[in-house]
Amino acid sequence: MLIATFNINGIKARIEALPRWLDASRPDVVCLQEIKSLDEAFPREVFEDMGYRVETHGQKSFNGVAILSRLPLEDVVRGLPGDTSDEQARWIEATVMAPRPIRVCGLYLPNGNPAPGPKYDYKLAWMARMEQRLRDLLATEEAFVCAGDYNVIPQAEDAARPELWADDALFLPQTRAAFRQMLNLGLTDAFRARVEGPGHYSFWDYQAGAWERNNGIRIDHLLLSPQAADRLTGAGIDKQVRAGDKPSDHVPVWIMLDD
DNA sequence: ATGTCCTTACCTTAAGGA
Repeated sequence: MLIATFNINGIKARIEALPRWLDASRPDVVCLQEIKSLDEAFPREVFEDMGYRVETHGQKSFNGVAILSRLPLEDVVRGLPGDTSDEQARWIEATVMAPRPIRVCGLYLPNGNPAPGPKYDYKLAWMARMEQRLRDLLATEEAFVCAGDYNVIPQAEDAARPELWADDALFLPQTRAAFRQMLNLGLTDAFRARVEGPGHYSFWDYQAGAWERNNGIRIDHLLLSPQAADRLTGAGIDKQVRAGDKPSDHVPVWIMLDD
């Protein structure tokens, strides 16, 4: 089973590039971030006609996440549990009904810039809330994957020019510590379980010729529960998508799991 | 570290977010 995450930076702007990638890669499940659309405005028919079920958790203008799946989805949860006052659409979960079901969480973790400040406080609070959700999921001892835009550069090797990010909310020690704390619950960074070394990125800024200079960062991740990690057979980044027509600033990151 | 892109509100342009 092929599961991917893709921050599309607006469904309207990506209405050609996203189907093009789906046709080429044929993932079974895709977690989308930054759909920037209300649920009722999401062009679900485009993807249903391609054989996908569509579950969205959107909001106007900003944020918004979705899960596309060729397999049936059950028990959809919208919104990260733990704070009913949080109105930002950044989390969606569903169980993919394969022969061995797997819980899939799609997330768009807050950017947090500028740091310090209220936006960074929100990021750290959101990460603490996500950690609690991970603890609850781990307690079920079932297979799950948390796939999305984490807005976290885990290590210096995950940035082409780490010195540029020293004061950025994506790379501050507190950010990286909160991410590490999630891993240390017993989760696996799927990409790093399969690929070692520098030079692997999932985001290149539109500005300052970042793509042409390969000035990228790896911030889109799939974290696996132990039961999911047992089934991991491959992981990769679809870098070539960034060179296509009208690309997102992110590219898809994927894992292959035993069915 | 700003050479861009996306969205909305409201228009032939600007602001906010990333």
